[in-house]
Amino acid sequence: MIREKLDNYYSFVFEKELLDEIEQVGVYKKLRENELLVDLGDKMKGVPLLLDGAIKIVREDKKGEEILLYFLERGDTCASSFASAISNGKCGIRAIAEKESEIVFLPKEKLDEWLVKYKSWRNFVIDSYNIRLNEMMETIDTLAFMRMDERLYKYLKDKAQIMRETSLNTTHQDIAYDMHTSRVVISRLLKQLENEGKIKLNRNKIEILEF
Amino acid sequence: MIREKLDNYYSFVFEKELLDEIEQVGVYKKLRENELLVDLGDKMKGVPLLLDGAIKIVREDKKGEEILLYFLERGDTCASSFASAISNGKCGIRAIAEKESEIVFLPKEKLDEWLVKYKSWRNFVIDSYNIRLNEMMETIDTLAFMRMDERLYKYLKDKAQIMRETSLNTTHQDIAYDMHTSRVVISRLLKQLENEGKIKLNRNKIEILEF
DNA sequence: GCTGATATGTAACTTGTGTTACATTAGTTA
DNA sequence: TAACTAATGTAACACAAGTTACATATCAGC
Repeated sequence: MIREKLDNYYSFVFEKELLDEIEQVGVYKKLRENELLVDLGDKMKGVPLLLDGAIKIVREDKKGEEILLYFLERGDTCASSFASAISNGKCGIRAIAEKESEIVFLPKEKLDEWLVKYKSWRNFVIDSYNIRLNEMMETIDTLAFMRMDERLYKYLKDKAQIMRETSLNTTHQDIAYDMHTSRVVISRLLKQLENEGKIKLNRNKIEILEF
Repeated sequence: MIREKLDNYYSFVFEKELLDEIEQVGVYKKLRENELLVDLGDKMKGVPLLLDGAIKIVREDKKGEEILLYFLERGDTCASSFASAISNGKCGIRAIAEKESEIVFLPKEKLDEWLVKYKSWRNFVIDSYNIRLNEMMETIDTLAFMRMDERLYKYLKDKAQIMRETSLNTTHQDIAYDMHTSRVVISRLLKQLENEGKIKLNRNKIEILEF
C-alpha cells in the first residue's frame, strides 16, 4: 500500500532501488486534520516524505507569537527536519496537518548513506533545500514589501491552492493567527476584498471568486 | 597562498584529501569593498567559499525594492549559489562585499562528485543549508515580530559583529536601503537610540556603546 | 422556540511608520 | 574664504495597521 502511494509522486524522482529501500525502512503514518507533526524544539529521528495532504509550517518566537512560513504539498519534504535529523539539532518550526495527510518517515540512519548511494536522493535533498530557501524568500518578500490587504489576498489564494478547493473553511481568527495580526484587522480587510468582488464571505467559509 | 588561508578556517571542516582537491581546482579571488559577487538572475558556474571578509546578501523584488537578508563571514558559503550551480537555475539574490574579502571559487562539476567522496563535504553542504535556513527564519522573525527601532538596533549590532568593529562607517541613507525604509525614519530612530545612550552619532560614523 | 457560545461587523481612537519639505551642519573644492 | 555637495536634523502631516469596545448574526443543544 505504501508502495502504490510512493510510486504516485516519487517514481519519477527516485531510482527503483531507492524506492525499494524506502518501502522497506519507511514508516507509514496517517495524520488527522490539525494533528501536530513536528513541534518547536523537537529532535527529529527521521524525515517525513509527504505522500498526500497538506502541511502548514509555522514559526514561533520566544513570546509565543506565531507566523505562517509556508505550506508543504505531496512530493515535498520538511527541510528543517532533515537538518535536525542529520545534525541531531533542534527543529525551529512547528508542522501541523492542514487536512488529513499521509507521510512516510525515513529513519535518520539512512539519510547520509543514501546521499552516497543514490544520485536521485542527492538531487532530491538539494532540490528540497532550494525550494525551501525560495519559499522563505517569498515569505520575506511578502513581509517586507506587501501591505496587509495584499498579503491577505495572497494567503487566501495560496491556501486554496494547497487545499485544492476554491472555498476555504476557516475563521477570521485563524487567519489572524497565521498572519500574526488581529481578528479585527482581518475582518476589515476581508470585507474590503468582498466589496472589490474578489471573495465572498460566509460564516466559517470564504469563497475565492477571482484568482 | 590559498592553502594557508584555506587551512585557517577549513582544516577542521574538511578532510585533508578534500583540501588538496580544493587547492587544485579552486580559483582564488580577492573582492574590493562594495564589489558585486553575485547578481540577481545570475547562473552560477561554481560556489564561493569565503576565506576572509564579509559579504552582504540582499533580496530584491520585481519593483527593484531591496532588503538585507543576512551577512556571510569567513567559513561560510552561499547556499543560494550552491542551489543555482548544481541545478543550473538562477540565483534569487545579490551578494556584495561589505569590505575587502577573499574567496575560493569551486567549479560546479566537483560539487556532486565530492558529495559522494567526502563525508566532510556532505556535512558542510547540509550545515550550510541549515545555517542559511536559520538565518532566513531569524530575518522573518525580525520582520514579523519586531518594531523598526528594535530592528535598527539589531542591524547595527549584527553589522558591527561581522565587520569586527564597534563603530560603523555608514550613512543613514545606506541603512535605509538595507532595511527597506526611508532615510528620515532611520535618522529619527538613530537619534532616539542616541538619546537612550545606546549609540553615538557622527557624520558617516556610528559608534555602538551598548551591546 | 430559548439560551449560550462562537463568529462576524463596525465605529472610534491610538500608534508606528512613511512622506514632504526645508533648515542646518560638515566636508570638499575652487 | 566662498561656493557647493553630501549628510543630518526636524516639523507637520498622511495613512496603514493595531486596539478597545460593543453590536449583531449564526449555529448547536436543550
